[in-house]
Amino acid sequence: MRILLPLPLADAYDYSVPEGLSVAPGQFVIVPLGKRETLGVVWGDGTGCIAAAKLRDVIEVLPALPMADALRRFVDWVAAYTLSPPGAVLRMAMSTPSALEAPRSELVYRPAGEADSDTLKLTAARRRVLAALKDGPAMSASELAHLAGVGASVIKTMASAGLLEAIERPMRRTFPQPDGAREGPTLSPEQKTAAEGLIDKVQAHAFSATLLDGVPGAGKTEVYFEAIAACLAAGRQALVLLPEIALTAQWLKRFEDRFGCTPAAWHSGLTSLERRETWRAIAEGRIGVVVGARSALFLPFQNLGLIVVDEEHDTSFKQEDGVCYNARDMAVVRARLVGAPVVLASATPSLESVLNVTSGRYGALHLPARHGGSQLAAISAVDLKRHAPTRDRWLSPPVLEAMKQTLAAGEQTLLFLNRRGYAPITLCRSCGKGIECPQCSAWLVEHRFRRQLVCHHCGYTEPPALKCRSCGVEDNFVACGPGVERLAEEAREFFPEARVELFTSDSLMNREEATAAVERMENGDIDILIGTQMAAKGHHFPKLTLVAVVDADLGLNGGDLRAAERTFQLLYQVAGRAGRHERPGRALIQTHAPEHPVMQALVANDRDRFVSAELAGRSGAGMPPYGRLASLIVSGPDPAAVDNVCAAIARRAPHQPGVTVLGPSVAPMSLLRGRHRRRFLLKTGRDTAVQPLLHAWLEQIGLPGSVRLQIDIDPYSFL
DNA sequence: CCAAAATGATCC
DNA sequence: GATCATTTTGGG
Repeated sequence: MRILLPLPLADAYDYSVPEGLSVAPGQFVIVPLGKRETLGVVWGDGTGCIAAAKLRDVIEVLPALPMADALRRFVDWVAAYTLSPPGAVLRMAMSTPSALEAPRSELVYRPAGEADSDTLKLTAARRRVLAALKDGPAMSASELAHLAGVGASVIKTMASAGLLEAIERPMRRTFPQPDGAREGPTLSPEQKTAAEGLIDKVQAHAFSATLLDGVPGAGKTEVYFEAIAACLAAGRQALVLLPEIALTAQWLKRFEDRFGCTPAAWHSGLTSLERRETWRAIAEGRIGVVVGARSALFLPFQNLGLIVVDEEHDTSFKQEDGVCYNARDMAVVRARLVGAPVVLASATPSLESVLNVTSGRYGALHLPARHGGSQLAAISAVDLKRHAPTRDRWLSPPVLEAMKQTLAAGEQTLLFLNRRGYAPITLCRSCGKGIECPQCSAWLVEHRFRRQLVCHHCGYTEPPALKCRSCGVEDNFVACGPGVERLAEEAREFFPEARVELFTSDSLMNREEATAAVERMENGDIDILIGTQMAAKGHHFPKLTLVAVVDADLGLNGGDLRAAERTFQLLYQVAGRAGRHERPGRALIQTHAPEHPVMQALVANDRDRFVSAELAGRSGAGMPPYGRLASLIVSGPDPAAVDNVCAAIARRAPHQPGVTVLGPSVAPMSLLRGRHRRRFLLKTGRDTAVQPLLHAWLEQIGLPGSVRLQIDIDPYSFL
């Protein structure tokens, strides 16, 4: 039998099956590997490539439900597409090995049928116990004692007297079932039409991909909730993928309002017990709806009937390390393999999805209006060249004036700045040098509240410097540029009477603290909220009427292919936070380049024109979504060894029409976690199969142990 | 000269 | 990913 192990091996291994053991594809097994034993999955029949005498026996078949055929094909597909070892992909689908062990069991009690109740003394307490069990499921001693209001000893004596029968049952956490039949909110006519479109797809029980496109606040969530309700009604499971930071208490509350309970959540914050119980319940089909971050895509659904990818444009769906994959694209693949519809929802769809709609590969549903009649925020640009803030301040006079008015009206302001910490660079006044991370080519960022210097790329921290490392002069540092902490300082200085709070994705803030801050904001206990993109995603604040983007140009520099697209998506989303309910909102965007197409499109509220212009540019340059990219990153601690490998790769670079190889060049982050990095970029036409090309190219490249070659198909970040 | 530490090959 | 054999390094 061919067994795939969750290890980064080139392929699956053959094992023999001992007499008396029956093994079927998909089953989880334990096999020997060298000196140890490992978990694996039966992948198919043996290949016969290895001499029968060399094969070792499968040790044990685990009692867990086998991995579904569709999931195994998905693992193979992802491995082939991303050029990763299949075992490395399997590892993502086996993230919770403890869920495969036999579940612990408990004793539960039910009335013993043959007991002669006349001859036995039935006290009031005993009667209550029997009443509690009447027509209901068997219960554990503690449950039963609690429900009947008796002591645990009563249950014990009844069991030994033959009044109750004890049965052993695997311990299972029960998950509340979302109820799709509950009355939903009243939908607008547009929402209703879109919802019916999705319900049709769900009921068709076949693969389809649909882009659900609507302005912020148009009610996309309510629309796909109807699709989930239809999926539940059909007895199938639904998966909702959200960017990790968009899985907020507010989202869960909306779900609960619609379905009567919160869905099962899958994210990095679960305890191992929660992971194990959730994983099992999904595999056994006891969970109807799962909401999770990208890793939820590899969960063992028994009966998947719908996948929703909300905020489909969000870059956090792209995994950049290990197996590089885009969960949005792979969600489409998983849906296809399992024969289910997938819904991609966004107010600012990615250009990839827009093109897929134009070319007819995806269907599209549009939600034009803002639900509830409120208007989209009026967006205006503030030209920083004309309205410069004072020295070492970052808020321009027009923004300060707007904040003043908002405060006077008793409404709330969000200052958006995608920069954590106090200041992005700390310089020595004497020699002019900045403080750098020892393992990355990046500045250390001062976090004043934590009293630390932090590298945002590798997590390295050190105490605030006293002496300059270059010139040795003491205590002569100057913070350069704004971070959210510094902005908070400035806001407090201008508005000493206002209640100012920070909202960032810092480790300083855990989930509960973030939820509490959101509640204070909802209750109007905060006047000015200062935040990174964490504040912009997944929240709606009724009294928020002013959004000011402090540095709109931040994402535009750096020569990234998607810089304009991403900046547009982010700013559009941030601006959409203002004035969602009955109050009109406005958004002010501070920029040095008000003439930039991104700013023009935002001010004119003309998303479609921006998208067409951006698409035209990409088409002309043969870039995605019209062309394909693959990035190769060669990295290692020794720059000379890295350059050697690069030379070998360059020598074998493919030469064929329609294929361009750029590089090697020093990667934008030339040093990351102590590794020097070089990059190649492979650019091809839309219909070139990149994988065979890369395979043939890189097959014979020998890598010294310390040098790593990472392949990223469809790269997003160009770091 | 030895021993710890880094590197590389192999696992079916 | 883990293990074991082999090579490198560095300290005396």
